[in-house]
Formats: sequence, C-alpha cells, structure tokens
Amino acid sequence: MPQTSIREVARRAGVSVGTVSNVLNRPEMVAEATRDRVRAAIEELGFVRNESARRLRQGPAPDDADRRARAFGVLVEDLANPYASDVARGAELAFEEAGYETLWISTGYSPERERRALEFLVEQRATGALVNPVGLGPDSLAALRESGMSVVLLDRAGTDACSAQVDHVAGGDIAAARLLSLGRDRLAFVTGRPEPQPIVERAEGAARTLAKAGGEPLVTLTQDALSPTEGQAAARRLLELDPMPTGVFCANDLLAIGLVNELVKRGVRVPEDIAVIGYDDIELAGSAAVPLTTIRQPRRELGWEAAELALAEYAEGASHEHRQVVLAPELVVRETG
Amino acid sequence: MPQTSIREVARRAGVSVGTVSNVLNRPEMVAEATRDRVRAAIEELGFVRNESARRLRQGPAPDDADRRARAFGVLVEDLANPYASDVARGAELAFEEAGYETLWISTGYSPERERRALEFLVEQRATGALVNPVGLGPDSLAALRESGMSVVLLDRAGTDACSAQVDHVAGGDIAAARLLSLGRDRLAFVTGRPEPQPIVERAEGAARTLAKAGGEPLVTLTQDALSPTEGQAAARRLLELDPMPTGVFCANDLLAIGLVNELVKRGVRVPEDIAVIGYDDIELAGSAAVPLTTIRQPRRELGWEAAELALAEYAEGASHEHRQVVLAPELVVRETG
DNA sequence: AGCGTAGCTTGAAACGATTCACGATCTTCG
DNA sequence: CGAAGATCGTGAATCGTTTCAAGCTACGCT
Repeated sequence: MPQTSIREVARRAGVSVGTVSNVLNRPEMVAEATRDRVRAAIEELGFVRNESARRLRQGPAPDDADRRARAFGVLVEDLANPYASDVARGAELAFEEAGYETLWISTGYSPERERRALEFLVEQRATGALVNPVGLGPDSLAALRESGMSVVLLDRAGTDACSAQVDHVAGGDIAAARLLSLGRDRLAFVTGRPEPQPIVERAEGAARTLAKAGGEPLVTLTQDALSPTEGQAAARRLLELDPMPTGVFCANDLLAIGLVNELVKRGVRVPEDIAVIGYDDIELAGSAAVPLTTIRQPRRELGWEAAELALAEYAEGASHEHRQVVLAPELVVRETG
Repeated sequence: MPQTSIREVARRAGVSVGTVSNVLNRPEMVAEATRDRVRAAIEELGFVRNESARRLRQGPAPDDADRRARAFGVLVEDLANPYASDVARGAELAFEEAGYETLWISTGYSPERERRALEFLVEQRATGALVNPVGLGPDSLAALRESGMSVVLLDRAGTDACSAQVDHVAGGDIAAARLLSLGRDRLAFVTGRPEPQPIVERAEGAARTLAKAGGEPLVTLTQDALSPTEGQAAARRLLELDPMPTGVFCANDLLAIGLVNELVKRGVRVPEDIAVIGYDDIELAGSAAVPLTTIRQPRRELGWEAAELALAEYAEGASHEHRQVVLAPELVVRETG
C-alpha cells in the first residue's frame, strides 16, 4: 500500500495541503465545515501522517520536547542479578510517576552491546538513559549528551555526568570492621570478575581497614561470576587454604549464599568456624537457611535517585549542573557474621 | 547546535552532496582519496545523518523492512523474578543473533502498564514483542498485528497468535505423582496470586493426579507473592494446619526455598517430615541449603523459541500461520522431595 | 589523433509534512 | 456604499537525504 499522503487527502477533500496540515495541527483555525470534510477524507483514505517528514520539516525543535520518546533506557550489566533488577525497579518507579516508559537493557558486560544499545536509544530518541557503564568513555558520554539525551551514571563516579552510587569503600570498610570486631583477622575476599570499579572499591575499603588494624593481608578468591554456584566453588577453594581464613567478605549476596550453604553442607560451622558477610542485602539474604549478615545497599533508592537526576537533567536543559549522589551502605547483622 | 547537514560536510570536503551520500551508503564506488577526505570532514564536524530525512526519501521500503526499529520488546510481569529474567535472556540470545535489540519491560501485573508499554512499542515501530499477557485481549492483539508488529504470547495458549509455553498441567502432574510415589498423600499447593493461567494449570494437574490416586483433596495456601519471604510465611501457616500435609508443591522455587529454610529452622525435617517440590529450577535451587527437588522449566529455551516465532512471523509476513510451541517440563530430583 | 570505456563525481529532482506571507471572502459600521 | 477588519485558505519554500541521468577525466587501443 503506497502510503497515502497529505496531498491526496487535500485533493479528495477539495482543499489545499496547507489546510489539511492545519486540520492536523491547529484544528481551531479551520472552519468547521472544512475540518469535517478533511477529517472525512482522512478517514476514507486511511491516512496516517508520515512521521519522518514531519520531523524532518520541524527540524531541531526549540525545546525538542515532545519529539522525544517518553522513555528512558536503563542499562545494566546483568538483569538476572537481583541487585540490578532492584535498582532498575527503583528507577522504574520514578519514571513511571513522571509518565515515562522504562526500557531495561542488559549489556551482559559487553562494551559492544552497551554501545549498540546506546546507539539504539539515540536513534529512537529516548529521553535519556541510566547507565551502569562497562565500556563507556568520556567521549561517547559527550556524544550522547550532544545528541540531546540526558545520561546518568549508575554506580560509577562521573566527572562530567550526574551519577548515583553507593559508597563502596565504606561498604568494604564496614564489612572488615565487623569481622575484626568478631575477632577474625584472617580475612578472605570472594568475588567474580575483579575489575568493576565497585568491586575494586569494596576490596580496597576492606583491605585498608584490615591493614589499619594490623591484620594479615586480605586474600582474594576470584570466581567466574557472582552466582550461588560460584559461591559453592569458592567454598571448596576456601577449605583448601592453609591457614584457613576465619572471616569471609563476599562481593555479593548470591555468592555468599552459595558459599554458606556449601560450607554448612561440609560440616563447617558458620559463623563459629568461618564468619561470612555478603553484600547487597537481597531479599533472599534474610530468608536463607542461615540468614546472611550483609551490607545493605539502598538499591531501590539508588535507582530512584538516579532516575530523579536524569529527569532533572532533562528538565533543566542547558542550565543543568551535574550532581553526584552518594548513598551510604549499612550493616545488617543476621547470623553468619 | 543547528545539526550539521550533509551539505556542510560536502562543502568542507570540497565535494558534492551526492558524493557524501555515496560515501555513507556505497563507499566502494567512491575513490579512496575522496572517501578519506569526506570521512575526515564527517569526523571533524561530528556529523550524524538525519534519520528522518533518510527515511522520508527512501519512501515505503520494499517490505517496510528498515522503517522499523530493530528491536523487540519483551513484556513480562516481574523482571525481578529469575524465571522471567531467564526467559527474557533466552529471547535476548535469539534476538541478538538476528541483530535485534531486546527491550525488557516489566508490567508489574498491571494491565494498564501492559497497555501503555505496547502502545509505546507501536509508536516506536518496534519490530515485534513477546508478551506474557496480563490483560491483553484478542481485540488489542488484533490491533497490534494490524499495526505491523509481530506478537508472540509467552506462557499462554493463543488462538490467534503464535505462542510458546510450557505444559503446566503436566508439570503439576509430575510433581504430584512424585510426591505420591514418596508415599505422601496429604498434599498442599503453595502459591502467590492464584489467578495466572499457568498457576491454575499447575494446580489443576496436581489436583487431577491426586484425585486419580485417591488421595485427599489438595489444600491451597495463597500468599501475597512468589517470593522467599512469602515462602517463609507459608511455612508458618503450614505448621498450623491439622492434619499437617506431608507433601508440598510450590508454585515456584523462590517460594519453595523460603519455605524449606523456614521449616528446617523450626526443626521440621525435609523431606522426612514434609517433602517439598518447587517449580522452575532456578540456579539457586541446586545450591540451596537443602538442594531443592523441583520441576525444571526449559526457561531459556522457552524464550528462545518465542523469539524465533516472532522473527519467523515477521519474516513470513502475510503468508504466516500461527504456531504453538509447547515444551515439556521435567522433574529434577534433589533432596527435598 | 580519434574514439571508446571505465571510473568518479556532480547537481537537480524527489520524498511528505509544515510554515507563513499573502489573497480571497465575508462582516461590520460610519 | 465603501473601507477596514476578521476569518479562512492557499501554495510555494523548506527540512536533509537519496537517487540517477549526465558530465568529466584519464587511459588504452587502433
């Protein structure tokens, strides 16, 4: 079907194209009779206006307000991770309240996918994005902003962007301090891939606190992922260590839960033999077999704050100044440490 | 910033607009020196082509192919649920392979949000959507298809749409049969909201099998959500039942894990006193404190199949005939039942 | 030298909607 | 009756890209 154009509608209704356009855009300035005639013609021909032409003509709109899709993208590394989905949920709440759609996109830790996803959002003229960056450099960030999208960094400090993050150094510090206060001084840090900034910071915070207290250096166990299965594997590796650590700080709860379960299954008493502290405080932490002591991240709040920042950035336009929101993590004492 | 156009690039590079366009679209027919010069100019000016103009000019594409955004929406009820995210992940795999972006949208069990999300996808001219429907009627389905999107139903049988689902009746049957074979004949079914079709079917399958074996009627415990916390609550309710059931079938694993943990904590032996079977076989099931016996749903495969159906529907166009894919669930025996 | 050809490049004509300066009618009122 | 408004409509110009017939060079061949 060869796209009926405004011209055909005009011919059919016996008016000029300008009038048809007016009916579409400022109906109040067209006489009623004409308006009805045009509308009838539109109906009969099944005309739908060509958005491309409209946009082309309208050019970079003054405030480009309503030519943007009412949607924000939320790019996280792995949506299967409850931490990520909670953050995204917090963001969704804020976006929904403001009348925006939330599109979750998982980058699977791949810079390439991240790039493609962002490109997609730009093409679709999304209003903005929350990005937990994996390969996003300052240059691409600038390019994004150039294109008119507001971008907020999740869980990363940004020099030239708004960001919302949790103070991971403090989190590591709190965990180590807690373990030390329980009399544990041979500590291990269990993580998945060690590169992500937040992980580095947690390790740093823990190591620093440990050093300050004069404990032995932190032993790091690197696993393949932040999953319970890998937590079990970590437990097995842990038991082979000599001397065995007496306190374990896990990079996230999933890992910790798997680890605790495996330890218990092998007859190790938690926390008597080994104390374990997780990170995140996911829902499961509290209802685990041995309820997990962990560092709570205000996840939903984080997402919410990030969303608010993005909305503000968009609303403020040129006058916007980047803000950094840093939320404090918090120790949740349960039974493992 | 007034949108650098192809014309300025041409001026800068000292060539005509046609040539710039050629560099963009058929670089092989432009001499290398010229090409480089143009590319440099593009770089310097930070030119990005105006998609609207491109589309406008290209007119109704042969098969409206690239007028559509290369993206599929995946609408699920709750992305925080590992089941949903696994399904979505399977779909993502298939879409990525085919070169499409995957947009995850959670409807939070709200028909209104579902409607808005779909409307959004239509507006954005997404290629299609996978929908785990909460309020989607046949009429809106038809409207969607009318608009050119391909739509595949997730986990629901569809009369006038492709669908991919797991045979939940069979799942319920398998679970009940397993519990019966362990000598348990007072069975309880624990669920979140009881309305969703798949839940109804699981209960049905279990009830039928139980009836056939002449056991007592199935007791249903309805909780507020399919979460571990609610599983704990269910455990407490369970213990107050008189006579206490000897076998429990949970509508999902999260519920089952919370339930088992709480039972164990209260000194109930699982499976000796109460056998428990979950549903889904999420990763955590295997690494739980007491590894969970469960009904595995081929989640990723489900998502993958659904995605393939959607891609096929789109590729086949008018000649397409709806297909129903039904996958079989499978018993995974671990320790709880 | 003359001619054909291959390889590049050019520039104007679309695409479909919006805008806006201007005309055409119709009212109103001195 | 005629002029000034008011009210509607008109149609050409425009947005940025792609397309394509036609032009230009340089080269090889006879």
